[in-house]
Amino acid sequence: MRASRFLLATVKETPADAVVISHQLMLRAGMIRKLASGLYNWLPVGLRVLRKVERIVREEMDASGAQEVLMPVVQPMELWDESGRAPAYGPELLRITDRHNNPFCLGPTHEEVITDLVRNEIHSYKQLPMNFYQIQTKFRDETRPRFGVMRAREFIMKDAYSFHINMESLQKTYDEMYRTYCRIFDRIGLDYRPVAADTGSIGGSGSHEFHVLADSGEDAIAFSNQSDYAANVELAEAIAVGERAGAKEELRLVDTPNAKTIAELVEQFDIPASQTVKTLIVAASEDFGGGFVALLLRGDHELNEIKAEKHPAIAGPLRFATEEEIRNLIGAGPGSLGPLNLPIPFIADQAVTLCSDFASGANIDGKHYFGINWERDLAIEVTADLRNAIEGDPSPDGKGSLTIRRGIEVGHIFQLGTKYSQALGAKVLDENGKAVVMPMGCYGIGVSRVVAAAIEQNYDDRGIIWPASIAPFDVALIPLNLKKNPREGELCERLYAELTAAGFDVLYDDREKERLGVKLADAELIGIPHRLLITEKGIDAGTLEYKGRRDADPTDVAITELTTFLQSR
RNA sequence: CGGAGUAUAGCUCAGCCUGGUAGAGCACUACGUUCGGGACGUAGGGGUCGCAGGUUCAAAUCCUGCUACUCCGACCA
Repeated sequence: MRASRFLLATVKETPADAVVISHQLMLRAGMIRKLASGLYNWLPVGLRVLRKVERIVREEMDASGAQEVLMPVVQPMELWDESGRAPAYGPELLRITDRHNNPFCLGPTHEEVITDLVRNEIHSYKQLPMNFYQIQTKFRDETRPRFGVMRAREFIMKDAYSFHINMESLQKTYDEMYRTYCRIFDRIGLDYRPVAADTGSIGGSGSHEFHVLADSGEDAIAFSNQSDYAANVELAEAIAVGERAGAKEELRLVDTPNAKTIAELVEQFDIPASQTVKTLIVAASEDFGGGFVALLLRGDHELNEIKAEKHPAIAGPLRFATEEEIRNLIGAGPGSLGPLNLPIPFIADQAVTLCSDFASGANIDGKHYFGINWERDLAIEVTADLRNAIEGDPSPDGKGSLTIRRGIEVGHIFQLGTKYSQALGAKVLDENGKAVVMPMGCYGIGVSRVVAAAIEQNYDDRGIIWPASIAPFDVALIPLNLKKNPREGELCERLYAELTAAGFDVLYDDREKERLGVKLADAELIGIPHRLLITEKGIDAGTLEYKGRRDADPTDVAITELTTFLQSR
């Protein structure tokens, strides 16, 4: 590609509304431009990267035996009524009507469509298993799009759906997809981890997420320091260890007029946060008789809302009581709640049951109890794992302790089971001629998100540093001064042809109006892995100047050796 | 959806408090000089000041409403 005929839309200034580095650099490098909130144009530089990611995904999916299909973005609501998923998806599902006033939606995912296709096309167990995938545009009307293409409303996803005669077959394909995902992210060159995950709204049993490790990630992941254990913090079991210490203090009621939060209590009364207990009031489930239930957590722990929602006594979706409801129920405000003399039932996080001599609200405004002890002062009712695992917790597999790191979710694989095939009646005949509902798996990769995630992991103060496999160009070919030194142009033309013939994607910066500094800065900003600088001096010496994107200093390479030199890199 | 903020040239922003001819830097066009790390000079082009009302002799500026966008929280590839 000649730079003079290519939209190299680089900008010097960091755009004002970009917060994360990948968003800033994608805008600065001229990869994307915003059209509206969560909607982006992909410019030539960006699209080149996107296509390279797609190619790797496609090659590995094909190699795994999956078959590529392409389904429409627009889907009839009829199918969503049939699966019963429309209400659960809510306003994130963008609904539209056609000119005949028939309801459609923009597909946020394609379980319904593929299941409909398969129920019409596959009738025998002999055809199974089959795995179909597509790389296609998805639309989710996110409440808060952010971070550029990292969380856009319209995005590119690779989604795959497998169909099976039984669970063993599903497990086999699931394992194959797990390995395929590892190969894909290895080839792209990302530092990633597969982690055990919650199955979320799609439903089903087994599930792993693939996370690219980056401080800007929106997910927290717990790793064991002594085993392979890795799980999303949403899912990671929080283990309480140790014995409860004996009571040393007397129970006493203390005036705490200015302590409405754990932080204030800790500061004003010099109590460690781990010896305080906070009390959250949430709606109870219908099965539990409705009303409200209190959740007890150690002051230094955080409620895990997913775990809470799964508890049979707690209503899902989780709903916190309003301040007014709390007052009516307890007669005190949210800053003064505690388990002692609490008129509603409570569920104590496991760690809370190990506390002794702890402080908590007295259910009287402006007062706390200090020196509370279980058994002596009140009985433990129900206990559960309600909190997020934190750094230093024992690993749930019993080996080592947990460290917490941030991750960007770029892939997710699920064993769906028969959730959709059952709802849509996707069955085949087995060897006994009996109709069997097909268990399904589904496997997603956020292709456009991978592009952003790769940047989050690979950049410096000059710009992007692409992994070689997905760089928009392999080589930047830069003459020092085309106008003054025509010999540089002649050599560039020759090398451009030679390298292109050897299979390299070359950006030949033949712009006459730009000075050297601009060209070097552009090549670095858009992250081209290899840079060649052609000078008159070098031509006389039979060399050119090479610099890898991560190199500190350039090295001279013989012009005649260039292709072999680059091939060895 | 709750809270906060922003909206002036393609981009980054000043001007608004205290109403009176719409500005800078970058980018763009032309010419000249320069050119091994985002050059310099001269001359240009480019704005219904987000939209709609109101107050006023006069509104980018004050008031009201709306819209869009961004950020912080609950959801997901």
